[in-house]
Amino acid sequence: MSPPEPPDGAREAYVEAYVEAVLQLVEQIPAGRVATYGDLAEAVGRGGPRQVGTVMARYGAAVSWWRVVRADGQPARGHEQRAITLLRREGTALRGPRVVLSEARWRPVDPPAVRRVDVS
DNA sequence: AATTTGACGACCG
DNA sequence: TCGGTCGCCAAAT
Repeated sequence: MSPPEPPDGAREAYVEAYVEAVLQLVEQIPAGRVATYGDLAEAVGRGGPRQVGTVMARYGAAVSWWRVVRADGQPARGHEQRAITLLRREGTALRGPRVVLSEARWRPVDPPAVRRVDVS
C-alpha cells in the first residue's frame, strides 16, 4: 500500500525553511548596497554559494535579486543588463559592469548568536 | 549508484 | 585583468 504520510514531508519543510532564510536575508540588503552569494551562504550557515544561487534562480523574482552579486562584483549570470540598470538607479558603486565591493558590500548582521562570553 | 547540473568561488598562468 | 580549471554542495537525471 502507499505509505500514508511518512516523515517524507519533513524534508519539504526543511527545504522551504532554507529558501525562507535566504530570501529574508536578501530583503535586509539596503538599497545601494549588495551581498555576494557566498556571504549569504555563510550567514545562513548551511549549503554553499551554489545553493543560494539555486534559491535565487527559483524564487529571487520576489525580492531585490539584483542586490545579490558574485564574489567578483558581477551581477547574476544572464541578468547582467537588468541588474546594472537597477543598481545604477540605486546609486550603487559601479566600475564598468561590476559592483565595487570595497564600497558597496553589505554584511548580514551578526547572528543574535551564542556569544561565548569571557571565561574569566 | 554514478553522472550532470547550476543566478558560485578560489587559484593559477 | 582575463580565461581556464578544479572544487563545492545539494538536487535532479
